[in-house]
Amino acid sequence: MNKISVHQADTKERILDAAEYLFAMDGYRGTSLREITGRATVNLAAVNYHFGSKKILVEEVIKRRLLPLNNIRQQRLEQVKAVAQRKGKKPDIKSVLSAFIEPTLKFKEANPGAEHFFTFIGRSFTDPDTTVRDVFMRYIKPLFMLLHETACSSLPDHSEDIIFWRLHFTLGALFHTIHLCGHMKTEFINREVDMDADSLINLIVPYVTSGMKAK
Amino acid sequence: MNKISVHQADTKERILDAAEYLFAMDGYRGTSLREITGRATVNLAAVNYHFGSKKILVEEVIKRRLLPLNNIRQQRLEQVKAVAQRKGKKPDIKSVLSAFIEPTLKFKEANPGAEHFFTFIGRSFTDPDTTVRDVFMRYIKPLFMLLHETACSSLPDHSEDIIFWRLHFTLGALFHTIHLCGHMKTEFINREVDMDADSLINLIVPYVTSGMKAK
DNA sequence: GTCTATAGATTGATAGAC
DNA sequence: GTCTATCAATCTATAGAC
Repeated sequence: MNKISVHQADTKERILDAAEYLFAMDGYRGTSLREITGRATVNLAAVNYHFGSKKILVEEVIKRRLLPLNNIRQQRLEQVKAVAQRKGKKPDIKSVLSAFIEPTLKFKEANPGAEHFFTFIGRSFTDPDTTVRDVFMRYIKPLFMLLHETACSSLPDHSEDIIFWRLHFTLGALFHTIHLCGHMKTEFINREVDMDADSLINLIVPYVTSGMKAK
Repeated sequence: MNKISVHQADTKERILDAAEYLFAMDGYRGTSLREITGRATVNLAAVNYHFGSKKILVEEVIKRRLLPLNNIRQQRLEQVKAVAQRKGKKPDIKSVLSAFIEPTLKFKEANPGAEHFFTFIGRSFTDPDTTVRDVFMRYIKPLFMLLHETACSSLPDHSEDIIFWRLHFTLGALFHTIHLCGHMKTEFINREVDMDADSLINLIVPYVTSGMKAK
């Protein structure tokens, strides 16, 4: 690796890190290129030189973390399916939900530097900017379909429609929780919201499992 | 009422309606005063004349709908408490959750013109702008505390901490659902998401009731 | 590849005539 | 109360020297 490409990789990485942090804190629209390049200590023109536009930058920020995370969640879901099939049973709904939730909530601890992306995820679904929503949606949709399919085979007594909605309630609870941990420390004081991933998992999994099984 | 104040009320109301719609669609930061006054067919200077600033405008947009809604939810919650006390029983958790959820999901149908505020609510908690988040937080916090207190008396075998978290999972599911109904029509096609309030209530209440009771 | 300088557009807010 | 006109600040993006 020569000197130039080392420098480039370093600059791109620093821009991605700074953008990730600022997008998580202030949102896509609330963050200017000047703030990003200022935080990354690179020149203002560097974003457009290395990425082409702010729009492409945010797509790269999302892709960098979401592709690996989605790979893990997909593997876990397919593993749950395979184990159930080998035993000739239907998959346990708790295992199905855990396969999606655990990697998500552990992602922060597993990836040093990804703390802020975690916060960004929590806002993704409701971001006022269609660019951000569309990119997130594009990457999460195939995974949601796999999750839906697996949950349906796990709960054959419930209709696909009901499972569709209950999975969305589950995603809502999960994303709200993720956002809560990143932003609410000052707003709901007298209450510990800075928990480790395992404690959070132990709180949310029984709730959503019970919700999915209802009736 | 003289002619001037009629005109003023009309102008203010038209600005509030236009701002509510646009904030719901594109977010607070994504909406300019020019778009608002253009949609309201009033002069650009009217916002600053009648409200003073964009910040105060969004606060008024939120207050106009949220104060009446909170009054209803508070009455319903206190009614559930009073009935239980009269019978010497603890309140049923399903009634407690319904007291909060039903007025929220029926608000759209009960208030002509409030459809878009409904969408705005769904984004409130995660809005990247602190102005919006702070205003929402300020108005929802006392109600959340009442909800928490009532839920705790309903579920004496669960710790206050667990109930705190489970109520947040419930709020997450609720807000996500509200947002879904306003924005996802094109993004999750082949699936009906434009439901009436009663159908939605019948979907979400069993889920969150079961989740709250888990273990 | 990195820098300065700036174009070109848009923003929130205001001053002053009517 | 409503209007036009405009200020001052900010933004994304780019052109061109080094």
